[in-house]
Amino acid sequence: MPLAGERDARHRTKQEFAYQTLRDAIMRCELRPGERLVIDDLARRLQVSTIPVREAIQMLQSEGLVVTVPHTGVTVAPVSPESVQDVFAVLEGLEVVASRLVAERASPRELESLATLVADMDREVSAKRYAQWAALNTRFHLTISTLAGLPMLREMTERVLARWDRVRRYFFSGVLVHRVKRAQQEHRTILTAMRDCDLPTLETAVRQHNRRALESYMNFLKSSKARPEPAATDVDAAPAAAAARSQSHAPPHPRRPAPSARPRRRNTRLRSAGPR
Amino acid sequence: MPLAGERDARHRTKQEFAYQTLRDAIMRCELRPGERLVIDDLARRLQVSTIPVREAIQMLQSEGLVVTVPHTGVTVAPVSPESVQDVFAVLEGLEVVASRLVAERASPRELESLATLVADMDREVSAKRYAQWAALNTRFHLTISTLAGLPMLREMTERVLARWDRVRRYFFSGVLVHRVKRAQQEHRTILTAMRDCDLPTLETAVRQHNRRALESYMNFLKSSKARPEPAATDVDAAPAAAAARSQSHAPPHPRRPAPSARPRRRNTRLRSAGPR
DNA sequence: GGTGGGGAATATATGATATATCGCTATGCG
DNA sequence: CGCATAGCGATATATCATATATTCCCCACC
Repeated sequence: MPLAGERDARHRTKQEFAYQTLRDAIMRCELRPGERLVIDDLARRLQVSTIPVREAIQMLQSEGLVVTVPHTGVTVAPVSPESVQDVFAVLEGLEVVASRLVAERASPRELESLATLVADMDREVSAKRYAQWAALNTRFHLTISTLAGLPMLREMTERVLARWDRVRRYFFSGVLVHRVKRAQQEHRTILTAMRDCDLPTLETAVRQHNRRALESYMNFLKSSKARPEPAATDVDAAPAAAAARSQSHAPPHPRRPAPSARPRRRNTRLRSAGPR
Repeated sequence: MPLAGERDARHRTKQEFAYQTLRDAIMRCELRPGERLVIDDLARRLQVSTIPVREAIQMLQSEGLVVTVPHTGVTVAPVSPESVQDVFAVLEGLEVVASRLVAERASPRELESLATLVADMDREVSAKRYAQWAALNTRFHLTISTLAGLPMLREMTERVLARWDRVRRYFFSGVLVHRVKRAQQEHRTILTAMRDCDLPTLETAVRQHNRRALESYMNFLKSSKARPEPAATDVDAAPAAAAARSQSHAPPHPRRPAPSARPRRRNTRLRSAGPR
């Protein structure tokens, strides 16, 4: 299977194409965390040579989306429950700074664009299109970091948000519906404080927004309703997660594939644990 | 010139070797901001083929140390005065969060390692070895982010600190001596607040530390004593910057080299078009 | 005679392919 | 139970083909 991904005009080079396609697949958890990636396979599936693939892999690696072990192989980076805390810690730090900068130097016009986003999100909530809400939510936070006017700040925020997107899809295959309305309120509080340039309130609001999100998601995780789910459609992840609970429980992927169909000796190990 | 960089045991692969060497050279501003990098050249100078170099370039790109324009070329990322603000904004955000986490969960033993670093820095200050002080300073801040226990937080901090290192060397070819003592005091304040787990004080201290640094460096920049200097030795950048102000004013690097002084063919024949 | 646009030449990035080497891992044998 | 070894795929090299942006020349035009 060609790993979906037509080469459209967006991709000026095959390397970009490979990068985008792989990144998308990883984000969507279509390539599941822990899964082993074989460069030659990917090259075949993407219909390009290995060079663009290798370059793409390097980029993904320094974004932390894949892990490579020299001479051994590449695997999709795992997603751990702790990464939820990690994400929100970083995000809190960056956003406290970014939002302050926005309050101080954004034009009314720019603040308006944020307000528009919040309004759009409201619409999606009413329509129960939670996946779209999540996309706009990401854009909202991204916009704040952009308006702050500092390229590195924005870039780092972008990266964290991307990781969050992946974690969110993996553990929650969508979004916590009961969290959405509260989040919208918090967005409005943030917006108001920005307009008023009320920095103390703004800081508190941003912090709370992040902490409450963290809290919600962690609680959900602990309640163990979380489901490490394969490729979730997300596009309409809302309806109470009816999706077939696929049995596919890929065991923690080995670094090397079993030496293929060679006269397999029977119980072999690599079962790290198997002590019976 | 082989671009210095022996392949020692640290480099498990040539790709790692290329990456480390190039990164070092860029950090040291030996490869100057804006400078054009030609893959084939680099491969020759590093004594490897183009593939490891290309992979290294991809990694450097996603770290923002080089800029590539498709089909055109790679240049060392420029360093702007604004990036000073950028760095300290991000750092402030990350460190406020990190230091709080450290205060909350670090063991006395771990706090001790921070205290040791501060003491070591004191020694370097007395000895006027400011370059060493700067190295330890980076380590101090890195350690805080490590002790926070969140991998992504640490990784992002590492990246910002790396950028700062480069900016610092480029604009200030070392460190602002008059800032160092104050910085040490601030370090101690931070440390004390951590020990006492006095979060409000800690937050203020971390913020101030970053803002005062920003202020100092920005003032220095404005006073225009700053000197975009080629490869600074740094190893002993302290003594009042006697270093010869090299004339090397590389003009803003072109994307493509002029097609060189080629023996222009005069008899135009072979111009297919020569319709005449 | 100066000026601006079109087009060729060039250097280089990008991509493909074949081949060689190297390390890791699992296996087989003692 | 440990050591040698085979096989796989990652890593690396070399060579080639293609694509593209840049630059400069030339010439028509003003």
